[in-house]
Amino acid sequence: MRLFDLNEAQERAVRSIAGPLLILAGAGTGKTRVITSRVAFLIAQGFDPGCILALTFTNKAAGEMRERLARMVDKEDAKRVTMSTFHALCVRLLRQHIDKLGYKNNFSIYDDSEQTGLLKKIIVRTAAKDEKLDAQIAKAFISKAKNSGRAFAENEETLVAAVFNRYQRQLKSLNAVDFDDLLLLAVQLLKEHPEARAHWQKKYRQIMVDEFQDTNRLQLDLVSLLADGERNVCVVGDDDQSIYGWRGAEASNILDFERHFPNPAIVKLEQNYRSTNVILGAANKLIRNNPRRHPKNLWSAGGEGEKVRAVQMPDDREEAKFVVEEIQRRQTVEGVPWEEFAVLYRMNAQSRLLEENLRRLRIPYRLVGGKSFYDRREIKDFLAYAACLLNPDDDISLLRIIQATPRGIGESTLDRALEFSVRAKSSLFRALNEPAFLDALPSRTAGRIKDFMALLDAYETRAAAPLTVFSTVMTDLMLESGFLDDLKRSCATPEEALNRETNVKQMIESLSRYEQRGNGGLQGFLDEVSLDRSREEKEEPGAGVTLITLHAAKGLEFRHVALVGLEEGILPHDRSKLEGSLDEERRLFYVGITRAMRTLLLTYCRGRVKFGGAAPCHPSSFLKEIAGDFVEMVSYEKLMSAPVPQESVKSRFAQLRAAVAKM
DNA sequence: AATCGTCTGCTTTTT
DNA sequence: GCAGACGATT
Repeated sequence: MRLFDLNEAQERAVRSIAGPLLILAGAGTGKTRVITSRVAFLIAQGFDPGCILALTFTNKAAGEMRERLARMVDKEDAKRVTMSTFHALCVRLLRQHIDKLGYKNNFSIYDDSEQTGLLKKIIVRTAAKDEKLDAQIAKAFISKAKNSGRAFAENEETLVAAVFNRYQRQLKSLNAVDFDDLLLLAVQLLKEHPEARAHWQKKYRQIMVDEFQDTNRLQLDLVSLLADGERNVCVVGDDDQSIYGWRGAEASNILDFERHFPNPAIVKLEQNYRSTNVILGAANKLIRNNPRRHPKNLWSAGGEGEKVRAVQMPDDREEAKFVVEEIQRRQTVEGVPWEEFAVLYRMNAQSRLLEENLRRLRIPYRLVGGKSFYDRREIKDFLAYAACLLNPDDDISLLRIIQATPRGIGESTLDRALEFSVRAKSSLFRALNEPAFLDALPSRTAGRIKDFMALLDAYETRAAAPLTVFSTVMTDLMLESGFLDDLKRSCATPEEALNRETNVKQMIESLSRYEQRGNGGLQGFLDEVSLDRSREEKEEPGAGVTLITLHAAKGLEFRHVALVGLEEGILPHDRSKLEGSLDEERRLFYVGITRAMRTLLLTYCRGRVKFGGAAPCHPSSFLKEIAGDFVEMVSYEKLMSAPVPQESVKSRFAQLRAAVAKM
């Protein structure tokens, strides 16, 4: 019996359901299909859907998987399978059991900017006059330590180590955790509390992990702890697509899989359903240069295809112009919709010239990445209000909402309150309610604090009441606190005011929808928001040409891909040489190449504007590595002298012939 | 206390 | 070339 229309290797992966399984899934080899089929197979084999756990890195991936599964099995069964990101799973674990670690179950989750803000404060308090420490550096240090399993610094000889320990103590007293803590504390919980461990081990009897090459030490620990019974662990990944080493991902997790889970079944998926053989040939040729990898050779039944073109351009302006015109040409000649084109680059700064050219030719495009809706001031304020209602000890959020609206509580008062709270070892909220503190203030100021505290207290009570409709509570709070009025007042233009107000209303509507959807309450809503910044951001069809970084393009595919700036110093990036991560840069290029379904265009410049001034450029050393039969090198001069339309007519012909040949 | 101006220093950023 | 940070100026 053939299963769900799978190839032989895919089917072997799906049918292997006892003990550890390593699926090495090259780019475009139908990895998601295998995972979802395997879940369906497990259910068909009698496994309770509730005992199946599938872990991903992004909410998008989890969502896609859920959708596909819903089409394959009974809807109710599909709903009972846990498909979640690592972080979301950890939140679930911790909301239930974090009290065992000395936090309260209503803990706040701090995002990047709140984390940085807190660190800045701690650095100011900790550093001596002549000492300097950048909050970003401290953050990186702390994140690295946590991701390798260290919850504190053993000795405080360096400033950054002292800051680390203070930061961690401070978070705990704020009843708050950062992103890394979610993993760290979940692991700690399972390690130190056998009854909690037993509970979760019993719940999840079949565990699958997507993008395993991107897991870090903590994520591996988490999986090991959860699976440490029946050891039914299936990991899927591609060591050649490991591009997040700089964020703590350990490619060794997949390379040395058998060390962590002895005697695994191993399945390699090498048949690619995405690209032409020319594109795969170039990709294979490139990646062979990496040491230490599971050897793989991607192939496709989809024919040879057009050669990869590598084009030299005089400078970055010409490059952007050429790439955009090339897209327009193909769109016109072949009638390919805009959304089947993508331009990939190493760093966001490279998007500017491309955007300019696309706008010039009135070509629709979407820029992936950039600042999020959730980074807007008014949205952060709104979320801080919500966080305060649930966790009054969250000083950072409380400070934020006190300062969001001028209410006669100034900086010096807050400084004194903070100082008081530190001495009394209590939270800011408690200090502001403390008669011993209030009595020492001018009566006007004390009165204002009392008023605000009374307001908050009333709303906290409302929020804690059973059957509360949080969207109503928040609407009232936004009005009564004066937040909305002040938001309008503080805007420079009426348009801006309207815009910001609309944003807040959108949040309230979104909360209201969330409440109608389920019973996660305000806490659940906040969790979802902090763990999924792209939620509700619909991918509207007809959005146009995609501009995207190589990192963000992983997991996506486009019919026609242009990869720009293939120069030494950009790809590979200069910094990678210092850090010894040339292999990772090569993988990044590999990821870029394998996004292309039909055509791939590579460009590099002889010179470009760098940091304001002109700088000479040299072709990326990776270009030499793929040079050969798959790649056609085109010089700018040749391009200008040979009329382009001829070329396109010829390739159109070749395509038609290939299409006919297939039929 | 706020705002303007100059100095600096440059990736990638799933959660 | 441009954003973000910090410091001097009103």
